[in-house]
Amino acid sequence: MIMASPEERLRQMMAKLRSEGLRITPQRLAILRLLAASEGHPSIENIHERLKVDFPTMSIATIYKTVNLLKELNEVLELGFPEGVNRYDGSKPYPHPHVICLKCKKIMDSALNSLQPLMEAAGKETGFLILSHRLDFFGLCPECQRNE
Amino acid sequence: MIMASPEERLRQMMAKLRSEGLRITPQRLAILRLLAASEGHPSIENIHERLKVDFPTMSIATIYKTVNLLKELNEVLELGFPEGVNRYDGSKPYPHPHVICLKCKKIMDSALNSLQPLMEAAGKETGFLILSHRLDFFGLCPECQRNE
DNA sequence: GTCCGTGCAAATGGTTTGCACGACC
DNA sequence: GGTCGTGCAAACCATTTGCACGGAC
Repeated sequence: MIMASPEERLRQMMAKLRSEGLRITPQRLAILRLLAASEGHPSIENIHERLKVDFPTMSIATIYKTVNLLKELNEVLELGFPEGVNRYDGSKPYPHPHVICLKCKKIMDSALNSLQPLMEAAGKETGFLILSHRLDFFGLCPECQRNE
Repeated sequence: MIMASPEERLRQMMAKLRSEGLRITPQRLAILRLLAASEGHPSIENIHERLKVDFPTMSIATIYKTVNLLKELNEVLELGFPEGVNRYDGSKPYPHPHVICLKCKKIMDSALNSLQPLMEAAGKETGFLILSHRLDFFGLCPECQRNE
């Protein structure tokens, strides 16, 4: 799977919205821009903070609605966490492994892509029709290891 | 990793509680019994339903407290789901892959155990010290495939 | 002009917490 | 008898929803 540039991802997201007959408002465009880069796998709150500079009245509900819209269109990957805050990846909106720092909550992509055989093995073993997956590694990032 | 029998797991859990100076009340014993088998990876609500027969006044808060206690003692594995209800596995309280039916929410263990090399690769690739992991496969179980 | 999107506020729901009574050691 | 566990109810908090106004097309 090729990693698209943020500009490319932004174009793809806008095209998807247009093809669905959905409007591209200034607020939505700003959210798309942030998600197309997805630096640090932002949370809703984080997106809100960063956009309040340019859109002081923007409601957090708008961000929730737009992000959920993109999730349904498969243009953003949601990383949900039951004990905390969900994080989003719009640059690679398909399942892929992540490493997550237990201390500072940093999230990084992993380039491992040897999951295909595991998916097939799990399907064969259990009789399930496997459609998707999620793989997270938890630990300490290099910085937090130093500051232990 | 050897799969312990429910009886064996129950003994291990009770020993752990005792070694921590914690009390084994009738309520706790009943919860331990259910978790030691963990048939179907029960939810808190599910445990509550099943124990209300024998303990009509048992509070759901008690179940939450006991299960969280066991989680901190590493005697139960929590499968948290941001959009729903957490599920628990006391029979194999260490990370292992699961297959999850998107339709009926059935959860089954997978016997795949080739994750060790992936963990090491992810650590080497990202510089993280990997301490734990979680791997879920999502799809349709055999029954739900038939009733599509 | 019509319909969709936004923003505000209230609702939601699984989980957690505070507290007083009761039970285990 | 002192401490820990239980049960009830209230609190929590990220997320969702209802609704009326305003902006996109």
